[in-house]
Amino acid sequence: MSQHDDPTREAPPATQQQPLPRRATITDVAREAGTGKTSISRYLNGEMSVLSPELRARIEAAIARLDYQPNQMARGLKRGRNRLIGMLLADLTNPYTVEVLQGVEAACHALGLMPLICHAANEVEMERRYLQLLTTYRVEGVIVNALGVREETLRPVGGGGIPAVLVDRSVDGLVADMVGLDNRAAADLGTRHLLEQRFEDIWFVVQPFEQVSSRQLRELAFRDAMRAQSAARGHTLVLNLADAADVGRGLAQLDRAIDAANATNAANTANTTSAANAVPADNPGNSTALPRIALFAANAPVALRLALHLKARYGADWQARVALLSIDDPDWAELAGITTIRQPTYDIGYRAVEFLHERIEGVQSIARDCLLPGELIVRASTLR
Amino acid sequence: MSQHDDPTREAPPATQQQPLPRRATITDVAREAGTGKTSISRYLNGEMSVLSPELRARIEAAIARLDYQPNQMARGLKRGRNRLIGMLLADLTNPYTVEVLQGVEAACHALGLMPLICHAANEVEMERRYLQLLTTYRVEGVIVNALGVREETLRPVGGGGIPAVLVDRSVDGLVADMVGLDNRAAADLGTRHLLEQRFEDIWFVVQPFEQVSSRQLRELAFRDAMRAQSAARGHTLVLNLADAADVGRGLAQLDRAIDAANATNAANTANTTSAANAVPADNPGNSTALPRIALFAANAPVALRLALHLKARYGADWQARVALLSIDDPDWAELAGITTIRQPTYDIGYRAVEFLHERIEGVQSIARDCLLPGELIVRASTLR
DNA sequence: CTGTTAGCGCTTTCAG
DNA sequence: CTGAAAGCGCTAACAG
Repeated sequence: MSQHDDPTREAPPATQQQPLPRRATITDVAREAGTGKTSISRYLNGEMSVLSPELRARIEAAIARLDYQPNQMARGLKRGRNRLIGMLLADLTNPYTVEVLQGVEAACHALGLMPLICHAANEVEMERRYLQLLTTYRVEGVIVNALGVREETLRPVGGGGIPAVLVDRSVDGLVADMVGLDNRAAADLGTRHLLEQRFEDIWFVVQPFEQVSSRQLRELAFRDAMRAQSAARGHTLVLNLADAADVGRGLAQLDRAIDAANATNAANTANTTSAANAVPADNPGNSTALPRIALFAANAPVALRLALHLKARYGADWQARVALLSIDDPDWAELAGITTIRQPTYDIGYRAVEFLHERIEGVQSIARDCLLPGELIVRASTLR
Repeated sequence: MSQHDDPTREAPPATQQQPLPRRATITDVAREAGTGKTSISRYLNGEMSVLSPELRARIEAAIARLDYQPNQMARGLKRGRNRLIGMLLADLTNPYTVEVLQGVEAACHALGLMPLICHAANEVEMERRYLQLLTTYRVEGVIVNALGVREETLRPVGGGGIPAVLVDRSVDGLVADMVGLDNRAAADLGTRHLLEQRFEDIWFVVQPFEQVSSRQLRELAFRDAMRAQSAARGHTLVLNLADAADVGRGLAQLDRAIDAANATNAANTANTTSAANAVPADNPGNSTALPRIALFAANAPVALRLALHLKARYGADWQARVALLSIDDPDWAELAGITTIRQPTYDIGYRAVEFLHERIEGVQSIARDCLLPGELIVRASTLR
């Protein structure tokens, strides 16, 4: 808990070459300008109307001469507000996260906030620790892309504690604003597209979703959309990307389904005996050997894992065997030619900050949800 | 410059439902424990040896009861050290950056530092502003993945100002520690590989590099490696990814080269008239129609741009026309099957923090360079 | 319009 | 071993 005492509390004064130009303080400026600290402070805070042009000029000069920059820490200490907000990220490795971050940064910039970015790297323990750290720095609010947090962890935040807004997913038992994708609509959109393309076997592949509301919603919407008709079969496969063995099992299951689908496919189309060497077919304007089985990845990390496996198993031409559709639109999607549902990531981030800002400014209202629509981007992969 | 005065300085006291549980201060704890602030402070700083077990217990209890957490801002103000370091990132969109960040975070965590992450998003102006902001928060040091900064911008940093360490690239005229890829070795490694594979035409494609030392070094090493032999022709193509027109011109030039190479290739191999419909060829154990021209991308963003274009122009089978090798190993490289030179990104980040930490602790030495080796990962793309 | 005076929450002499 | 007191750099009454 308590910090270890560090041996080098001060740099060895003997070796101290450069006089270490101690930053000028408000007192220095006051002296330099021949006035009191108050006036400097007023200048700093833009209370120009209350300063004589003459004094103001002197202050300006003194500040420039000393290259003075107010110490935010000190300001924050006094004011009780430091313009810092925390941004807790579950996984920066996910392009989604980075994109959201861009929106967050833009909004912070516009609102004069400074985001403290914390990356939990998929470790619940990290998440807890960072949250603690953030409160220690007295951030005025937090934006949380929660990992495995249950409500306890976030207790100090939200409700009674500091304002919080959730991104992408909600946390059980925690009441707070939330902004993210309209998951139901997005999953429905994707499923419908697949159905329209007449895929007969559709697998929704998703990471464990007990903890993650967005995944739950997507899976649920998928099942609902499938149930609404009878032309195709729907399945859900849970893939725990952090567990190699589990991934192995899941992929094997998928392989069997794919092989089966292609076997019947081949039978129907006649010829082409086993599952080997179907000519890739640039052949335009037909739909004979095209896959009747489609994979619907709940997000980009899943999609990537699937694509890598399929490529390894079926070679470069894997898309002749299976179609792939994914929520999230990572940069390689275009290259791989897979269909995606792009999230309005930038807006999500921007909106989250706006919500938080309002809360910080004292807005009291019930928790709000902001659900933004996804956009279907059809690529070759799912076209029959 | 000066902040606008915000209307809502305090939340309307009338609506203030919850008593807004003001965080406990050291004074509260002292009172609660029936002792002085000094002892609390001592406890906080781990000076246990100087506290009677009895008092210590009382303090522990009081802290727990009040859920007290020391205010880092206040500590920092007094001590002159706040354990904050700045991390200035040119482009989070580049997977390289995110990977480096992971190393940085790990190291910070290990050293009890808190990184303030700032994302310049490729805007020089942002970079300047963030640097300013960071000094305003009195960070103890900065790690800079510089964008377009020239020395002036970084003046307050490095040399006389706060400690800085550069990542990936150096900045003209700024003396500071630097850690990054061994660019010369990496580019040499890649070029040699291409030469060994008997490519006859090799294009090094790179973003404008006047400002960016790492790009310069890579390009230089490429040319050197090419000059050392005569079997193949080497070219450098500069692609300004931020300028669509420029990209268009560059890609067109590349297209011509590729078509030309494939024309002679076809001629030599006999048959296959124009540049159309060469059968993809899963055909094992031969090397007839394989490309004799290779593209060497200076980094992942360039590689992606190239791959996207090639796919658009030549279809899914573009790799039969051109080989692609890239410095950086983004996650889609495996999927696309392109050869890469992976940077030890995590180590780069980790090392950077270690360097910075030493400087913060007062280590005085000449600026150090830490060049880490890249690793060649050969994939189908460059195999003939 | 301007300066003086108290602190914000914490650390650190310096005396008990 | 323990505590009182003086500030870190800044803001905010409160008087001129």
